[in-house]
Amino acid sequence: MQIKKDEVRLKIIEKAENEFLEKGFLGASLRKIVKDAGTSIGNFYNYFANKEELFKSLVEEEYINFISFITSHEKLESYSYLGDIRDTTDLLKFFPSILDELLPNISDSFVLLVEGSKGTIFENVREEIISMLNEHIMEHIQSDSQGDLYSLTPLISEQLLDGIILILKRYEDNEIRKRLLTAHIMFYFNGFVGLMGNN
Amino acid sequence: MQIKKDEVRLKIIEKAENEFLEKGFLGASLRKIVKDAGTSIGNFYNYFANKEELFKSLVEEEYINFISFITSHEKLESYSYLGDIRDTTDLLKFFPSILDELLPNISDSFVLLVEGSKGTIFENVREEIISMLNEHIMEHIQSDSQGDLYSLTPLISEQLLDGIILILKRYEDNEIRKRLLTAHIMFYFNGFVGLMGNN
Amino acid sequence: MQIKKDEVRLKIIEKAENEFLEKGFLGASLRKIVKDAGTSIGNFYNYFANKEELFKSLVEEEYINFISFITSHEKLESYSYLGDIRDTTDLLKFFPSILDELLPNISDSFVLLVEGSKGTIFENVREEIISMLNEHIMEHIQSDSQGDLYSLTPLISEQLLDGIILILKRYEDNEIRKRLLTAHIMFYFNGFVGLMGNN
Amino acid sequence: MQIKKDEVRLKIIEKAENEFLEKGFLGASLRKIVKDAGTSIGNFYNYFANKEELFKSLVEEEYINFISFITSHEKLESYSYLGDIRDTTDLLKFFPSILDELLPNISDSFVLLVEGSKGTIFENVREEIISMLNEHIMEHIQSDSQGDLYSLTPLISEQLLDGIILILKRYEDNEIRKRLLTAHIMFYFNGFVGLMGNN
DNA sequence: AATGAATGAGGGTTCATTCAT
DNA sequence: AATGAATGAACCCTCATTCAT
Repeated sequence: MQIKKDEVRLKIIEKAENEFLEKGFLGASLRKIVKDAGTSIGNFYNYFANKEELFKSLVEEEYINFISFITSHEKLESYSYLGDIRDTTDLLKFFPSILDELLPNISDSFVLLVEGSKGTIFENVREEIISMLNEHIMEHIQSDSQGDLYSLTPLISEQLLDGIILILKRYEDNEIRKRLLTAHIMFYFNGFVGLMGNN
Repeated sequence: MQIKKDEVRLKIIEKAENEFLEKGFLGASLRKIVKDAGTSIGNFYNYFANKEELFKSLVEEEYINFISFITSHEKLESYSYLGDIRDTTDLLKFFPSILDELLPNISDSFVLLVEGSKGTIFENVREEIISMLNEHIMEHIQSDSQGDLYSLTPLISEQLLDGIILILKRYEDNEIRKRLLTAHIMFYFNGFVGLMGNN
Repeated sequence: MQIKKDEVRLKIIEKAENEFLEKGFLGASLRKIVKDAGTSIGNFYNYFANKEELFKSLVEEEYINFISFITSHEKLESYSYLGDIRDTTDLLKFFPSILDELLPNISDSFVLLVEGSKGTIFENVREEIISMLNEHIMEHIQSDSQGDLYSLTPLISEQLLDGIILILKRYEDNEIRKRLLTAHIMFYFNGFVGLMGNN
Repeated sequence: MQIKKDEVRLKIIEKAENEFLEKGFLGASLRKIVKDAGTSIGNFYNYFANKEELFKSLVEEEYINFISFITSHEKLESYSYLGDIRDTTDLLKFFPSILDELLPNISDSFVLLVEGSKGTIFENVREEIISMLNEHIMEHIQSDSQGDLYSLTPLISEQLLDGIILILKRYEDNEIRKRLLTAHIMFYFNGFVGLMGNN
């Protein structure tokens, strides 16, 4: 809204992201943030109600986007052809299209949301995402009913998420991200298929 | 007198592990730990020189064991038949034997060592382990020289480690751990082979 | 606002000087200082980075002035007629002129610098001053080469300094200080000449 | 009494002297003392009631000896020939005899008594000694009634004491101490005479 | 909009001392 | 005689937050 007008606010947000990413919400120092942003501790409270509101402003939009993305795809995927695919070649075409949609909405602060939110109202987001992923995966292996896979899926979900976080953390460029995320998901799909075959 | 002493010491260690796992070394509160352990802040310093020594006592043995395990297997693996195997069936026999050896040495505080050591002398352990894993993996794919795999291996190494951590975090039973760790590694192996085939 | 700020800062400095003089740097209690100054421990850190910075702010200027005074007089004195004087009457005219120059730069916190700086970066200042004095004195007795005097000069230097400190501690008025310092130095000169004669 | 029998007590006293000399009574750490003495904090309290009693045991005998020495010489000196002497040669013979008597009673812990007793019941000893010295000196210059000398004598007394302390601190050997103390006192006598002549 | 003074709680740590064994 | 576990206060310092200007 006041995108260009309010330089101070943006500067604070920018520096806050660094600090939050580095130390997490609880470990981050407001003093350091405002100092890095070139303003004063007093002035900070003209822009944000408190530390948590600052965190929210970094993460909330991301959160909403992500949730809405997930819910909008829930039905879609349930009858998608994903369940029937065992040919990885098709998947390689499918995932990029999803990532194209997801990537603009998924950014650095997604990392924050998942990894640095302890101590805020978002501290359960990580678990929520994982259990959502879990449900999705469960649907696709329901028919196979192989006991071991069931116990693995929670771990796979968590790792799937961690991998996404990892890529976002280590690479900034969107093209690279897309390529790596695709590979990452493929990687999981292959491993998945392998496990099913070997069991 | 000895008995009483050990009781308190163990109680402190027990509660410290929880606190460190939950908040990390820097975030952990000594006052909370001693309170949970049912003793006083002053008494804490009769048992441990300082916060970091407490952390060390939780983690140091683990660290030494892990390092010595790795170094003792470095040469072994280099000429192992691992590099030639593309048949996952053989691997399923190979990994458990390694895990049998590794598991007794790898315990809960390995999680601490890798995830909660920021602010201590161990804060680089995570990176060290990853780069060690990296080197191992690199050796096995050297011949294939597929550009994309090279850029992936750092991520795979990191994820491989994170997965191990995850399993240790989520499951306490050693049998379950072994089974899941095997599956986990197989999972990565499959994904790996899949990627090589698809590239 | 500026006014209020300076008030508190000055109040802290004032009370700090008392506390530091009484207990030394290490023995001084920040809590007592801020309490005496009528403010809070938290607020203290809005004015000074830490305990040592507070000490520095009391003492640093003094230190710089003293050092620059010494170095600017080093060459001057080397060819001065001081070495040839054995008549105390002339000296009585010489010293006041030096003291006139020195006194404005030497104040209460010189005492702090020399006596209360243990535990700070200034803790060697006392020794430095003594060895400087030592060198000066040595120059003037070089020709006499009387063994006993050599072993005495370190003590004399130390006492010379202690006497200066003493006068500064016991008397506040600049005129009195000047008179006493002159007498003090004369006293040492006489004792010195006496020793040379008696040896 | 139990001079040889109780090694622990002596060890504690020995190490305590170092610590007290270095840090003063308040700054000294009981923990460090007992550790240096090779015993335990608990055992310390089997030998001494508390920190101050330890200090007392180091210093009390010294104090008593010194006081009794002073009082026993008070009358002696009042009619001594000291008051009439202006010839330093005679003094050089007089002082050693006094020092012979004083030195065996005056030792390292005299330094402690004067310089490190802040926080104990002895913290006024320094001032007491100075004022005693002051009275002695005053008697000898009474007749001269030169205003300036009166204002100087407190300083001279203080410096006289500081010089003694200094010599005791810097030199351990008794012969050297005696020689230096003689010179020191002579030094002051000369300076004194000089001041009287010049005023 | 901006400053930074002020607060009070909590951080890790050291202290002298007491007490049960 | 000896140990060291236990206590609680005090140490310096950092924190997020409030408020007057």
